[in-house]
Amino acid sequence: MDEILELQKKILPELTEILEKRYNILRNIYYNQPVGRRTLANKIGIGERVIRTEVNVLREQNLVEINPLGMTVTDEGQIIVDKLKDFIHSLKDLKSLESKLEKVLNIKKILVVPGSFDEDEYILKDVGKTSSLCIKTMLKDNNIIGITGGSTMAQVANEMPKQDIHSNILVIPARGGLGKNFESQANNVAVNLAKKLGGSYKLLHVPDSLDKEALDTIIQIPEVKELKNLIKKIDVLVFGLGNAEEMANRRMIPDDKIKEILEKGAVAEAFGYYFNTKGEQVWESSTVGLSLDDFKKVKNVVGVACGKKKAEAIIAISSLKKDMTLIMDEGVAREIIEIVK
Amino acid sequence: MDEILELQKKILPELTEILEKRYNILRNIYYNQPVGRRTLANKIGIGERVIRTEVNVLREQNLVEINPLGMTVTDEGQIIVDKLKDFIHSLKDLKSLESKLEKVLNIKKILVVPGSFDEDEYILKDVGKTSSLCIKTMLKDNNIIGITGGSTMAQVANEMPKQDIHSNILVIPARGGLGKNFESQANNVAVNLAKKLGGSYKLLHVPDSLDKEALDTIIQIPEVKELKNLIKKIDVLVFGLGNAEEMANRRMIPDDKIKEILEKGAVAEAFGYYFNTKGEQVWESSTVGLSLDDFKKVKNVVGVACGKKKAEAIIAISSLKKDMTLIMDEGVAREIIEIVK
DNA sequence: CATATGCGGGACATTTAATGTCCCTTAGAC
DNA sequence: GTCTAAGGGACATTAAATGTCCCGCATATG
Repeated sequence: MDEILELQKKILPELTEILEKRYNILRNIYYNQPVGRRTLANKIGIGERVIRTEVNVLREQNLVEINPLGMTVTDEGQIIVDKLKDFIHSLKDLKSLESKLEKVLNIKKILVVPGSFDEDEYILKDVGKTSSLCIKTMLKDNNIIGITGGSTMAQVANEMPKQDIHSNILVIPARGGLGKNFESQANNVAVNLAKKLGGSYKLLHVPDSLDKEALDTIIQIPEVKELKNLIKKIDVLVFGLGNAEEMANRRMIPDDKIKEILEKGAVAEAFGYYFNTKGEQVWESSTVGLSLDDFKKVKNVVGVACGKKKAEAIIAISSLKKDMTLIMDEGVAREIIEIVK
Repeated sequence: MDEILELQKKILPELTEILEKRYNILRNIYYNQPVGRRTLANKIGIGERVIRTEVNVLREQNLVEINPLGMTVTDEGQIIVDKLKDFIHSLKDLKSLESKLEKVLNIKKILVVPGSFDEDEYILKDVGKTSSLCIKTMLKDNNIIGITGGSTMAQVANEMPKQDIHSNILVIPARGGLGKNFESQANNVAVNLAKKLGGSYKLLHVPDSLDKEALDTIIQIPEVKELKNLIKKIDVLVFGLGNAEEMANRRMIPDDKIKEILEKGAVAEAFGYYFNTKGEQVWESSTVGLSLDDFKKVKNVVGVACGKKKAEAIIAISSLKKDMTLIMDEGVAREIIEIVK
């Protein structure tokens, strides 16, 4: 198959470009349907008339339908969208990009999802889907899944296909701390993921930015103690990678503290820890949950990141643990290659 | 692989068209190199400027080279041309066309070569190549190959790769009769084919249109007798299909005789026999060689035809023998489908 | 029920790419 | 030397893609 793609790209160099453009439109209709030309054009960032021209082709192929409510992807179109992702993956030769990154970052397994999150926010959904499928392959009966918060993790849970192949799955948040947005809190993500997998969940209600005394008190609560023990038994850990500055702001850390952390060279955040470019811990948020030592002992670890601003964070965290899977979008993947070069 | 092609054709319906156009240009350069734009444009039947636009792409892809002598296909381009034939075959879904014909004509095996001979004379070379490869798979040590004359058969011999995998191959003309063009006489074809296969040959020197007395005399010649015996032992028979009227003219049969044959409904000619639409013999040219009974007893039979005017001939001859392989170009294949419909 | 919003589609100007046409210089062939 | 056919440049012409605007219509909202 690879050979055929090479052949096609040789004789028809424009292939990738056209296909990606058309796929992009189809996918964006799918994620926004029913949607009008103008709305779509603004979203994708191409001319309205271009949409019309391309959509005409897609309609003739019975991939989209047009009605007064807006454009909709047909059943056939949905199947195509799904298959097309993998195809574009091959076409863009992302396999070699993956291996290159595995080598550069010295990480066991890297998955790159076609498209750039910075150009198309819906790439997040694709990354979520890919991640969810990756996690599913790791799962066994009676496993404990630990997951963190963030919009990326929310999508991972959201895109997980609803089916309970495995019995007695337990989903727990990997670490305390809430964040502003309820939807993407670790607790909420854990609940959603558990529902999708037909498993159970336990939650951890610990606010951000506690002082030492409050923390000591909270740790004494039986439910918290139970969860601390469960966290040490996590079989599959799924965590989101964060840009240090952005995460510090979001966690409502005081400004002078943020300044201090950044001066220490923090570029990455993950499960409440802050790291510099070399992957050295420079600060830890005061909450309960997965420790850095725990992290290194977990067998199945999946890190997910989306967007070019996460490039440095990915580089930093990749030196923490060799034996994990990192999933990211094509945009940040290429950005990383640029940086390390 | 099939699924991927379907996918591509769905999302990019123009694919086949563009690819075929470009392939056509590349192939025609290959068969005529070094060649100029104008010459090529006349040959293919498209605008000179179109050639230039397309060739620019091909040159950027390092598939053709341009120098003051004309355009040439690079080494890489040659490989591409070769692979592309099969690819276009899949792309056009000629497999299903083949099965359809096998069913309609009730023939064991049919091979369709992409492209129409009536639009591009160089398709004959492709048909020749496909035929030669097909024959090669049938061959075993010590086999006797019988072959007829005609421009198609000449190409079959010409396109046979020069290598002697099998030992002690003997090539003989299947039937007497010379025709106007020396190059494509059965004798000459047999010699060329034998050379390509590293085998030996024996020839049959019998003119066209003999009267009975002359024929009786000739049959007494020891060499002719020997060949008649060898013909009965043919392992692999390769023959060209002819349009009855055209062949009759070419064999210099008297006009009144031609008229008679055609009035009997003759549409097809093969190894000196003339058949009506139903495959019934209506006339036999007076010469020595393979008889119709011999034909039906040969184990491996390959019939080759090129061009839409052979459509009826193919239909007629397909009812002669179920167990054979027919090779033709796409143009006549589709013509046949039209006729039987 | 009236209003506002966003939809598809038509129409037309504009831009861009593809194509048609012609001529020039040059390198082999005879 | 002459002639032919080559590639390449230049420019007009055509076709396609795109930008821009407006219209009538359905639906949601108040």
